[in-house]
Order: sequence, then structure tokens, then C-alpha cells
Amino acid sequence: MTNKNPTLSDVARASGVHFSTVSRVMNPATRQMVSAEVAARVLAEAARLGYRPNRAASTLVTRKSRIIGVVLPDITNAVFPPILLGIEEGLRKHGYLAIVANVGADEEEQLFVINRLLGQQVDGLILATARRDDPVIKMCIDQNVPVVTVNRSDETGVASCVVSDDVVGMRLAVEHLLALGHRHIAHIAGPENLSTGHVRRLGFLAAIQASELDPSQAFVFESSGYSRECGKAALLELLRQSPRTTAVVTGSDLVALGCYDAIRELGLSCPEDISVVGHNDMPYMDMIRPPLTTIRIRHHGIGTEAARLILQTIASPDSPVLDVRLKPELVVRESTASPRA
DNA sequence: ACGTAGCATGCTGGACGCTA
DNA sequence: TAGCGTCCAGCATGCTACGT
Repeated sequence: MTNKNPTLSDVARASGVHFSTVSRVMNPATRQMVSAEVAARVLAEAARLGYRPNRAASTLVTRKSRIIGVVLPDITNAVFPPILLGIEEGLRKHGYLAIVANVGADEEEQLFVINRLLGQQVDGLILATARRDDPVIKMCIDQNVPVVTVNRSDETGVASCVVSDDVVGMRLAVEHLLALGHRHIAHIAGPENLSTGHVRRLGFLAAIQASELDPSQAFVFESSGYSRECGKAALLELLRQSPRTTAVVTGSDLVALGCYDAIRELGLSCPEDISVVGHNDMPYMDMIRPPLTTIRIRHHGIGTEAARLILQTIASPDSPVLDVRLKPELVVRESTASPRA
């Protein structure tokens, strides 16, 4: 066979030692079992031959690949890159690598991708695709696959999750609008089958109830998704049903961008006619016109925390299921202002 | 034409033996 | 006793050889 990658045995032959010795040298944890002189010789030969340990082979034996599968629902959504950065940073510190797969909301597709990842012997999964009662997560738990959900949670409590504290986030948004003098505030909620959609809706209603506002003045409209198109359609319909609305709190920045589209189409302006609050603080939300007031989620921190949790779950499979909620913050820019007198 | 057994792959990790 | 070699089981899977 030509162009065959050098193996442990090739390095052993070139170094004049047994392949077990090479194996010990290549593993930093066992290198001290070999004299410094031999270790240096083996490392030099390995480098000369361009030897790379065959991870597929070592995974066969150790049943550990040191690879974590990360499943995203929409890689084009700018929320996910910073989360991914945090995950990769957290994993790499411990010698782990992430394989990223993008799947839609389709359950069959998710199952296909997850089974492929498990077939690759990933040591665990970080899922950003979770629904509130997610059969895919249940399947993983039933098969003893370490799982952590990120950004969204499965509410059955079978898997640890790392999310932003959406109740706090919505309270910050509503209090900001109340302080500006808004009395007709609406919420464009995300899909109810996602924890972000559900919890942000509850957070919005709780914040309204905690205020002196008459709850009947608050209006909730469910958007069919977290896209710009959905946001535009939602605000157009919302204003048709609730024309007195002067401020809208959205479930995501993309939905807020769709609101900008709707406002423009109606010949209105933001924030003079309608104030808009986003959610997530995706990159470049300060660059758009008007710069978006939003709830900043600690994406990178969510990622590093998810990495920490999955490694902890792998190391101690019986460790308790954790629900980690990171505190968001309000970022006031120019898409919110006092309502017209 | 089948079914079955054995082997090869590349590596780890442990038990044990040998040598200086 | 340190430093190494030897041997073996085990892992998933495809391939080959053999027997029925």
C-alpha cells in the first residue's frame, strides 16, 4: 500500500525500540516510564516520519474519543458562533475537541445526525436544539450518552442545561420600557415548544404583573420562529390586533430586525412610533440603524459553562443534573425612547 | 450458495519477565 | 530497582478461507 500513514510500529522500528515504548512516549501521562534519552529519540523519529497517533485506533481500546458533538439548530444565527467559541475554548483546555453539526428542527434529521455522531464515538453531546419535552434528549439519556443542553433547556429535567436567566432578562426589558413611560407593551414570543419561547413569555407576563400596569394592556403574540421574516410578519399582525402598542419586546434580535422591516413597511419609525427591544445582543446589533436596545446574553460564558458541565458529566455520570442560569444585562441603545405624548 | 471462523487493522494498558 | 521488552485481551469491522 502506498502513501500509508506511519504507524506506531514504524516509529518503533525507526527508533530501535518496541512499539509499546513508543506508545508510552506518545502519551504525556506515561512518558515518565521511559528514559529521557529514549523518549527524545522516539519523539524525534515520530516528528521525522510525520507520525500522528491514530485516534480511531486508540478510541477502539479506550472507548474515549475526546471529541464532543455539538448540535446547532441554525448555524446562520449569529447567536451561536460566540457560544461555540466558548464551548471549544472550554473543551480544548482539557484536550477535547468539538465536532459541530447543524440540523434544522426536524426530529428525524436530528436523530440521524446524533446517531452519526454517536457512531463516531463522541464522548458526549452538547445540544442547542432542545425542545421543552425532547424525545431526542430522552433517547440519549436512555442510552447513557452524556448530554448537556445549551441556550435552551429540556424541561423534563433529565439533562443538565446552561441558559440565560430569561425571567430576569424580560424583567429588565419591561422595567426599561415602563421607566420610559410606555403603557402599551407587547411581546413577540418565540415558539411555545422551545424553552426560550416559553420562559421569556412567562418572564414578560411576570414583569407586567409585578408592575402597576393593567395586565390587559400587555399583549403577547407568538411568532412562528426566530427569524427576521417571522418577526416582520408577527409585528404586522400584532399591530393589526393591538394598534395602541407603543413598545415591543421580542424573543430574539433576529425577530427585532424583522420588526424594523415591518415598521419601515408601515411608514412608521423606530423608536419615535414604536420602541423595540431585542434579545441576545448578537454581534453588530450596535451597527444597525437604529442601534438595537437588547438583552445581552453571556454567550461565551454559556459556552464555557456547557463545556465544563459536559466534561463533569463524562467524568461523573452519576453527578446531579444541573440547571445553570447566567444573568443577562440590559444594553440600552437607540431603538427605545419615550412614547409620543 | 451459504454460514461461520479466523485474521488483520492500530492502538492501549496491564501483567509479567529480563537485564544492567 | 529502573527501564525496557513481551505477551495478551480487547475494540469494530471488513475480508478471506474453509466447511457444509
